[in-house]
Amino acid sequence: MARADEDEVEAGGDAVWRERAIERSTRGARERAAMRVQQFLDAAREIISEKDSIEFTVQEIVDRSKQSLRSFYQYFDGKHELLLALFEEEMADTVARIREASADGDPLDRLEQAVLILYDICSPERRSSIQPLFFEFAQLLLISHPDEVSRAYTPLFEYLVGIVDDAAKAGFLRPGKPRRQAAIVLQASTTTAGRSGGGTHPITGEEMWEFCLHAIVPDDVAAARSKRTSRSKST
Amino acid sequence: MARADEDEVEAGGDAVWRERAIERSTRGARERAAMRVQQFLDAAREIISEKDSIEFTVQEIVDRSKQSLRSFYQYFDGKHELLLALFEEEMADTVARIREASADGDPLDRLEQAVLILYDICSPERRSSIQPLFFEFAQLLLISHPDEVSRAYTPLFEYLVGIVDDAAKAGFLRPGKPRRQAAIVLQASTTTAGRSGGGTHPITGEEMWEFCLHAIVPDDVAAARSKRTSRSKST
DNA sequence: CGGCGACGATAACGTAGTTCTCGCTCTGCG
DNA sequence: CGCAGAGCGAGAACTACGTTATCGTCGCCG
Repeated sequence: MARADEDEVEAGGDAVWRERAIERSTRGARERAAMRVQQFLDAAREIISEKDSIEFTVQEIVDRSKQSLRSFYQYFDGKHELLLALFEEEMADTVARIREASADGDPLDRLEQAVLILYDICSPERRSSIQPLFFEFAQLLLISHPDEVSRAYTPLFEYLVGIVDDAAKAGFLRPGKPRRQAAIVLQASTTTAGRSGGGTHPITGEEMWEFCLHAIVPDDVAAARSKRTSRSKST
Repeated sequence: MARADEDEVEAGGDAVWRERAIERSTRGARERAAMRVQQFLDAAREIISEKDSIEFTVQEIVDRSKQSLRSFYQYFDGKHELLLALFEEEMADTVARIREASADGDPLDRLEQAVLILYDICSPERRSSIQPLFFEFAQLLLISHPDEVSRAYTPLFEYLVGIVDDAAKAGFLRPGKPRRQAAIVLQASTTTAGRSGGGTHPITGEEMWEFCLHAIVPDDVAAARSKRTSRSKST
């Protein structure tokens, strides 16, 4: 985390020690700065958790973090940057969580876990996760800052690509481009649910997974899988 | 459109003429009110078209419509109600458009047209339609006013259910509940695209359709369809 | 120890949504 | 035809929020 921009050295090697000197002289400040940024982020997370809403004000963040507006705008270009930072943190956590949950099993098992978790996180109703609405609010950011959000999705996307690649290598998939298939599964899994008309209850994660499964694997593979679920879930 | 609430008559039949009398006496005012509302809506649509953005102010609407703020808040509970009204109008247009485009062909052809149009409308990039961003902004409304938006989706949903029902009757679909399948196809088709990481270009409507197709129909049906596309598109 | 950069508190500004006030007009009705 | 009252137009005012600027202070480094 510290010393992240040392590689900006371009020409002379003498720039190295100069950078290092500057680095050492400003290390304390940088650490303090990082701590302050983190305090802002933590305060924001707390408030979002408490209100179960992202409709907070910058002022609330500032009050909670025992800092000042001045500092806030010194570290963030504005509210949207704070949100983006939160979203990236949350994305890292999410990827880690999915990694963990989808560690074992064949590629389709792993993909299933990923889809279930993702869809669950994006559902407005579910409260299984602690911060359920970062993805919900990602929809907002996606409109105002599409590029940044897309970039933030990259690690998750690449992880899914890895799984789908494995599935393709194992011959589970219909012929096609794995990256495209991963992209479309990701897209489908991260839709805020609860769309369709009145009486219908929202689509569940399991339904979404069934949908994606059949979309990307041939019938015989899917049939073999669903038959297997009757028995235990060994290796 | 006029005389929509006559059916509130409950007890005596004599309420009919009274209602009718009141109706006639207030018809003029009601027509004027309807016209004013429509002027607001038209102005909003114009401005949204021009700016290609839904970031307009109430004041702009008022100026354009040659009316006053006072009137605006007399007819709408706030900006969100205007947006909701616009969205419902747009939804009606969209359903009509999809109805037209998906009139002919077997149920899967019709569903394909519906998905392509829907996905196209929801894509931020496409400019094929005149008002491309009502669905984009529906995502926003979906978070702040989920119930109303869900209700607004109902006619579209029911139309899709009709198509999917036909497909089920024709034996094209995997066994399952048509309403659920329609709901999930709708949900997938109305996601704002452009999610996945950096270099990847967004999912196209055709890709989305292929995805949905395989998700709901068995392989042999899909194979028969894709073979058929080589030839012409007769009945 | 002196300067300097960072920080905290707070006021101020711009914008947007919403409400209020006032005066006029136009409709409905006797 | 004339009156009463509701509805409406114009615009100011109010509120909330994001953002920026000012100024005094404190701590660190030389």
